[in-house]
Amino acid sequence: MSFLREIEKKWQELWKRDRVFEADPRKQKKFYITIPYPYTSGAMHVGHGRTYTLGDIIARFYRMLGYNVLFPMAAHVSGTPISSISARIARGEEEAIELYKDTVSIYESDEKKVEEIVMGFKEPEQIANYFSDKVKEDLSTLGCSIDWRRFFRTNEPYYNKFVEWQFKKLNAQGFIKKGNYPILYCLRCENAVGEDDIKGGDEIKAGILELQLIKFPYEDAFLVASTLRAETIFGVTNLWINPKDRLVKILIQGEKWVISKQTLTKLRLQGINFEVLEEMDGIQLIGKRVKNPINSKELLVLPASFVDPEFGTGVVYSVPSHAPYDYIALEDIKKKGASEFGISQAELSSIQPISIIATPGYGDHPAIELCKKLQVRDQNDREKLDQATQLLYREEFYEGVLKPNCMEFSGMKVSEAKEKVFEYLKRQGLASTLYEVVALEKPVRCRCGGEVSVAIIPDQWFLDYGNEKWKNLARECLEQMQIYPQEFKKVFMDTIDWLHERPCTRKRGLGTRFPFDRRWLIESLSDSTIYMAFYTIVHLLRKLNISAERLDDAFFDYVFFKQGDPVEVAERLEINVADLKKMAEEFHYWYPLDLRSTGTAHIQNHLTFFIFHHAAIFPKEYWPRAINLNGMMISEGRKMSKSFGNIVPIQKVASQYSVDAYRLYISYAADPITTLDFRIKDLESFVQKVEKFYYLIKNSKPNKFRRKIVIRSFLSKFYRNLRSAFEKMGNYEVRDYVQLVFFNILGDLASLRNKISEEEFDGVVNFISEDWLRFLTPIIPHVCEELWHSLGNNTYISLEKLPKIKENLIDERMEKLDEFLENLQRDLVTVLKLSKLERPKVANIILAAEWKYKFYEAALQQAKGGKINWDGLIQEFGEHAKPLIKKFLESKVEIIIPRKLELKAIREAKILLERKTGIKVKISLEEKSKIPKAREALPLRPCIFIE
RNA sequence: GCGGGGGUACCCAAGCGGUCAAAGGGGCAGGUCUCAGAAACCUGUGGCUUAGUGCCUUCCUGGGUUCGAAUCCCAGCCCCCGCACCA
Repeated sequence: MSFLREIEKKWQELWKRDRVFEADPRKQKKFYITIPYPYTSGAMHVGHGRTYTLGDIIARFYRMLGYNVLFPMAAHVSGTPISSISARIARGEEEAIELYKDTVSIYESDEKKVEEIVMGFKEPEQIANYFSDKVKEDLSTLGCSIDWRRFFRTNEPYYNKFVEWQFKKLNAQGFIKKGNYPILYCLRCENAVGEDDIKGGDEIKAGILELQLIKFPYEDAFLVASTLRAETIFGVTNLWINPKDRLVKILIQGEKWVISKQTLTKLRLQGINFEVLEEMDGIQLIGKRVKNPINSKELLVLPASFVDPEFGTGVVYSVPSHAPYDYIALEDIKKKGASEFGISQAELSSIQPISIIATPGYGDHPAIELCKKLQVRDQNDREKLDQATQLLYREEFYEGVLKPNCMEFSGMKVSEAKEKVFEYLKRQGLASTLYEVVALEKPVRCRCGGEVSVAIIPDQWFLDYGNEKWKNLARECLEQMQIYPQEFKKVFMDTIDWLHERPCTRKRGLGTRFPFDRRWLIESLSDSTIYMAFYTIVHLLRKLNISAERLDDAFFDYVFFKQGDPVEVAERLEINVADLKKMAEEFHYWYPLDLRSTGTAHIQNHLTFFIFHHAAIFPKEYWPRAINLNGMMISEGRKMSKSFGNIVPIQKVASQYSVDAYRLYISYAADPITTLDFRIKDLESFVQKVEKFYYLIKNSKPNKFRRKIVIRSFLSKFYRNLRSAFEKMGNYEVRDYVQLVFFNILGDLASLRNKISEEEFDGVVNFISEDWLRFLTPIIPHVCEELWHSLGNNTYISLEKLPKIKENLIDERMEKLDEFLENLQRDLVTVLKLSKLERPKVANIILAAEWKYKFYEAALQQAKGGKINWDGLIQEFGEHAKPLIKKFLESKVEIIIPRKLELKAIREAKILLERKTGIKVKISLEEKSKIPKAREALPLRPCIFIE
C-alpha cells in the first residue's frame, strides 16, 4: 500500500468537512455538468470509474477556470434487476447469495454483518438503499468533486412526483401512446422476464421473433404453416408435418385451424381466444391435400422429421428451390418412398422444385446448389442445413429479386416482397402473426426453472419517438448542440431517425407509477431523461421539508416555466413565496445543462432520449448545450465479466494502489474515445510515477538560480506545454492534456537535471511548482492538494484558479539553443568514438564566421518575403558563399540565432561537455582558426575537430 | 446484413500526405548508485553502415494515386461496438 492512500483519505475528509464542492447560484459564470447516475445494484468497479473520472476532471478543470461549477450525482434504482436479484436471494439461490456476500464484503469486514445485510436484500429497497450509499462512497473515494446535497434515489417520492409531472407534459403533447406489445414471459412466475431473469441470459441472447402464419385451406379448415419468408409462397410444392406430432383442430375467431398441440400455449399467451375441437396424430394428415392460398394450387402434405412441433405452428410449407431443408427432405422421401402413407412414387416424382427468386451468383435452384456444395447427407444433418439456410436467407434477402411467376410481386426485391406478400395475404384473411422465442439455445428457461415464452401485453404504454413533430424537435435540439468528438453527431442523427415507439412501462421493478394507469411502473430509461433539472431543486425541497404529496403540477410548472401564481403555489405547499421563488431562480440559474459526459454506448438510447425529452419539455434556451463521449473499458485484455474474474472494484484500487494513480492512468492509457484496456500491472507503475512526482515537488527548495540558457529553455517549454494542454482541454482531449502536463514536463525536467546543479534544479522545480500543481489538480487532485499545502499555502488548490501562462518566458531561441547544445554533446561523443584516436587530447569547437550568420539571416529574410534572390546574395557576400546555398536549404532554417548567443551557450555548457566526454574542450572562431576543417562550420553547427 | 469504430514495433498506444525507423507509457536488456535488492537515474530496444553520416526493410494483405504514403483511393482478410426494452 502506498502512502498516497493516507493523503487521499485526508483530503477527501477535509473536502467533505468544508463542503468544498457545494455550488450555489452566484454572480459568476456557471458551468453545469452531469454524468448519468449509476444503476446501484452493486459495487462500482474500474470500468465505471473511467466515465466518472473523466467527468470529474472536466468539472475540476472548469472550476479552476473560474466557473461556478455544478457537478451533482444521484442513484438510479429504477427497473427490474434489483428486484430480480432480490427475488433470487429471497428464494435462497446460493449463487446469488454468495455473489452478494462477496460484494458486500468489499465494504464490511465483519462476516456476521455481511450475512445480515445480504439477508436484508430480500427486500429490493434494501439493495437499492445499501448500494446507493456505497456508490456515494465509491465516488467520493475516487475524489469526485460532487455537490452531495443534491443526491437522491430514483424511487423516492420527490423524484416520483417530478417524473409524473414530465409524463403529463409529454402526454399533453400527444407523445405517449397505448398498444399491444410482445414480451418474453415466464410461464411459471407468470411474469415478464428480462435478460437477467433468464438462465444464462447474457450468453444465449433470448429474443423475440415475429413469425408469419400462412393459412392453407384444407377441407373446412386451414392448415396453418409458419414461416419467416412469406414471399416464397409462390414456390411451394408441398407441406411438411412431423408424423410423430400431436395436432389439434381449433375454433378461432370463427375459423378452424389445424396446428401442433404445442402452439396452443403460445396462442393463449398472445391473447388469442380459441376452442379445441379435436385432437389428432400428425400421421393422420400425411397424404392429405391442401390448397395454396395464393393460387389455389393443390398441394400434398408429406412427412418430415425435421419439423419441430415446438417451433411456430409445427406446420411448414416446402420450397425446395430456395430452402435447403425442404429440398433435402424431399430428396429423402423420394428415396425412401411414402407408400405407407398411401402416396405413390409417381406422385412423389411429380413434385419438382419451383424457382421463384433470381439471385446473382446462383442458378435457378440455390438450395440445391448449396446442399450439393456443402455435401448435406439428409435432413438430420442439421449443422450444415442451418448453415446453408442462413447463408441463403441472407443472400436472397438482400440480393434476390422475384421472378415473373410471382404475380404482381414479380421484379420486386425480396427484402421488400417479404412484407408486401404477407400484407397481401393478410388482407385476404389468409395470414396472421405469431411471436416465437429465439435464442442460441432452446428451450429458454427462467431462473426459477419455468419455461420462457412470448406473451402479448395489452395496454402497454409507449413513448412515441416515431412522431415526426417530436423527431423534428429533437433534430433541432441536436443541431444546436456540440458533440465531442464531433464525428458522433451523425450517429445521433441516425438514432433520431430510426427511433420509434418505445414501451415505457413495466409491470414490476422499482420506479415511479405511471400517472395514467397506476398498475404500471415507468421503465428505467424513460424516467431518466431530464432529471438534470431536478438536481437544481432537490436539496431545497429537502431543506424546506416539503411534503412530497403536495408537489403538484402547478409547482413544477412554476419552478421550471415561471407559470402560474407563485403565491397560490406557495400557499398550497405551505412554504414562503420567497422560498418557492428561490427554487425557481436556482433552476433558471443552472439551466441549460452545459455538458453531459458519458460512454458512447448510451448514444442509441439514453442520450438520444435525453435530447428528445429536453426538446419536448423545455423551451429552446434550456436545451442542453453539449455532450462529451468516452469509450468503454476492458480489463486484462478481455471484456469485464464475473467469470473472467477481471472486475476490479474501485475500493480495491483505493486501498491497494492509489486513486490518483488510477486517475492518471485512466486518463492517459488511451484516448478518451477508444476502448481502454485496464491492466493492474500498469496501474502499479503509475503509483510509482505519482510517488516520484510527489517527492520531486516535496524536495524542491526555493533556491536562487541563474537564468542559464538551458533553464530558460526549460521554462519556455514548460509554459508552452501548459498552453497547449489548455487548448487540448477545450475539446476534452484529456489524454493529450495529461501527456503535455505530466509526462512531457517530467521528461523535460529529467533532461534538465543532467545539465545543471542539484541546487539549481531544486530551485527550478520550486519555481514552477505552484503553476504546475494547479494544472495537475484536475487529474491528481489529492497529491496536488497535499503538495500545495506543503508549499505553505492554506487554501484549497481545488478552488484555486489555473495560472496565467507566463508568455514572456516562452522563448523559441532558448529552446533552439538548448536543442543545439544537446546535438553538440551527442555529436561530440559520436565524433570522439569514430575518430578512433588512441589518446584524444582536445576537442576544438569552432564557430562559423560571422559573415555566415549574416548570410543566413539575409536568406531567411528573403525567404519570408517569398523568393530568395540567390544571385544577389552571392554578389553581396562573394563566391565563397555559394556552397552555403545548399546547406541553407537542407537544414530548413527557421530562426537565426546570433553568434554571440551561440557562443554564450557553448561557454555555459563547456564544463558539462568536458565532464560528459572526459576531454578538454577548446572554443574558437573560424576567423581565428588555423584548422582547415573549420571552414565547414555553419551557424548552429560548429566544426568539431579532435586533436 | 445494416450502421459506427478499428488493425502501428515484445505489449498498450499516439501519429492520419513530406520534418516518421514512427511521440508517450509498459516490458525487456545493459549501466550508475548499493553489501545486496527495491526504488531512482541514464542508455539501448528493425538491420547494415559513418568523423557528427548514408542506405536497406518495416505501420493487416494486395493493388493504385503522388516527385513523395503508416497517413489518400480501391479491393480483400480480420477484430470490436450498436441494431431496441437491458440498465
